Amino acid sequence: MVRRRQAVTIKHVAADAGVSLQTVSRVINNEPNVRPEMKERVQAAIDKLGYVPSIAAQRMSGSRSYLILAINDRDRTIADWRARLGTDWVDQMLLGGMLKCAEHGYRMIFELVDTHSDHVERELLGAIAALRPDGIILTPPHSDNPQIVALLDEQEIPFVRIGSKQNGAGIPVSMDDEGSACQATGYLIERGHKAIGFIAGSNEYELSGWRVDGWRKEMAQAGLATDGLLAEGDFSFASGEAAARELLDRADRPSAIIASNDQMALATLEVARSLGIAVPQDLSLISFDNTPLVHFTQPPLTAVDQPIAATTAKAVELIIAARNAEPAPARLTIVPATIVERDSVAPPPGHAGG
Amino acid sequence: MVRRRQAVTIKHVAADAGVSLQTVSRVINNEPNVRPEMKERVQAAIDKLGYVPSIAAQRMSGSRSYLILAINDRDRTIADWRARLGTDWVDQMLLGGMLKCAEHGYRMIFELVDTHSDHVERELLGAIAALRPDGIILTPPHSDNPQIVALLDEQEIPFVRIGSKQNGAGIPVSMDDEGSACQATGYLIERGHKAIGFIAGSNEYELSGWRVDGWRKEMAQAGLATDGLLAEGDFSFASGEAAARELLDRADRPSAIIASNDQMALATLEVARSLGIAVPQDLSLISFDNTPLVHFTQPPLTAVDQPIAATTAKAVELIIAARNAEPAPARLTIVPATIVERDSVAPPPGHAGG
DNA sequence: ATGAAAGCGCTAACAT
DNA sequence: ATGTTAGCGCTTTCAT
Repeated sequence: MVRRRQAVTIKHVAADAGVSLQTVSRVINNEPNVRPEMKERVQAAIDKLGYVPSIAAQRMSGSRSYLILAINDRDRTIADWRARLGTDWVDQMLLGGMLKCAEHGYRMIFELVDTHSDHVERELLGAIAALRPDGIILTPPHSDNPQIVALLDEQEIPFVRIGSKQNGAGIPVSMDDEGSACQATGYLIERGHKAIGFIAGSNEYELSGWRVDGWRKEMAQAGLATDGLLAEGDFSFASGEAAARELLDRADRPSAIIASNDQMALATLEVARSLGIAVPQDLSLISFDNTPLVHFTQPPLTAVDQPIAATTAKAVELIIAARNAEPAPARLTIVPATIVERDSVAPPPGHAGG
Repeated sequence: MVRRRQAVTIKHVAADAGVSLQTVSRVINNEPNVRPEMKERVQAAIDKLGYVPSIAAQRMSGSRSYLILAINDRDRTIADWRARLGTDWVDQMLLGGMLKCAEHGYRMIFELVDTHSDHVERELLGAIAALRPDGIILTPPHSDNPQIVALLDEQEIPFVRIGSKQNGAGIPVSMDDEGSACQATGYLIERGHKAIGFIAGSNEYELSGWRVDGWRKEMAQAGLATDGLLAEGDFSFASGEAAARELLDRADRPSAIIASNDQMALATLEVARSLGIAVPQDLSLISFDNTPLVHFTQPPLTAVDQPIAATTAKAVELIIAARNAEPAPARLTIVPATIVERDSVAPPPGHAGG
């Protein structure tokens, strides 16, 4: 591979291979109407010169930019970064998104946008104008922001709405909140639990409801009652404490609790400790999200993994498919979640055959 | 702000303001030779139309790309992401780098490159050819990779080497490992400790040595001996366990230990617990890096914060300065670190006035 | 102080 | 199956 100061362009390749620019372009883009023999010759020149097309030039000529924009909420993301509590949502997005992009010769650019601000439009249009991305990935709470959705629709840029089940413009992709709540509930039922409490998340997030639904559905299917077993939280540690106390202070307290996120599970663990309730011997606990903190609790928490990486990878695939003029899936895409077993679940006290 | 399907270009602005393209360009780039009156008129048109220059076009015409590439080691980064243990190096880089970039109208693109592979060159040149970034940020272990450094030097792209103190091409920026080791040591001395053990990190990283140096220097300055107080680790939990055991098994065991990273501090905590040594009553502990896990230990760890965000922000500043033809700093840039106080430090046992 | 022309590297559209 | 032409949006000359 010859290295030069002056970047090697399509011209150099064309000259070296003794063909026209267009032929080189066709080879780069895997277009038809090139004889294998030609293709080989051009490819040889490309390899020899170490040629890589400039995405700026590709963009300019009306082709793709090979850029996919992943947009997160600014305030929330920065707050998480500063808190340094190990929230790895962004990391998991990069893991799933960047690697999938790389497979297809794309690049993922991560952006922060202020949902609540009145200049969302300006911010977003600015990013789009500057970068001209081939697609955009929206995450909550942007995914259901009507202003943003309308704007992207109008711009005719393929976009995926992660964590949304709403219809409308864009391609919704969701993690299986309801299904995994069913799974978690079933997992406890299998082990002999009958009184399974559930701590719900904030109503502001639709997924809170989906998780409750899954629990309710699975309990109903097993013929188990849910009265007095639902406590409301808002995803914060403090709300988790209050909810856990509500459930555990009762004489007929549940033998297991599912918390809608890790923070509230952590809070539940604290409350249990303060009440002298041993986990998992006296109380089984399953949390949602499987963020890093589940490794550091005593005991480590069995948790429903939120498949952020897989979901982001799926989003990238859908965008690239859309760019290739393939039709979007007719129905909502749901990415399955799994339970990661650790040490916070045991059969209920007094259960035979632990 | 008028919104259009067709992106608004410099032409639209020029037409709207009744000036030439060139004048608009001058206004965008803050160039001289534009009357205030003209400038104002053009700016009004820009605002009215919501115009944002296309970076692809800017790049094409030989100007900047407004892109800064931050490169991390592929294997290590992916391993951290998959482990989900809350390592937030990447997040902190984004926090510092993205926000600083945004201040200057730049964008940061995060890339993974395989240090060890024999096709580092191809990978890097590929990224450079595709993106034509205005600058590159290298992190360990890339920062001291001679192949990479030579290559970037040849390409004449401004680049910063984070975590390197070596001379040579590129701009080195380092966190204050030695100074902060001094600080941590002094912090313990002030509280009455005299026998302060130190667990070193892997020799493969230069910063391991710097941290040891700081400890040694501060101990010497206080007239304290260090014999038998240094144990070697390699940043892993297992190595931390062995090192801690080495230090704590002795009859005249230290009353305080500084561990070169959080994992080894965590290991030290475990060893202390297993030996019935209470932290901080019987043993004070300070760790390095201040990654998220320090929040989750019992007790939470007092730690030397590794200022990744500040360092990355500094790197961005230096690159932009270089692009503006400002001279690089004559000497190594060192970003100061601070100690974050939590609950793992107390006066040594039997010390008056705790 | 302003404008006009040329060209950056590539691809779409149009020849051949 | 291959080549030629025009043009993407911008900045750099080079006029004026």
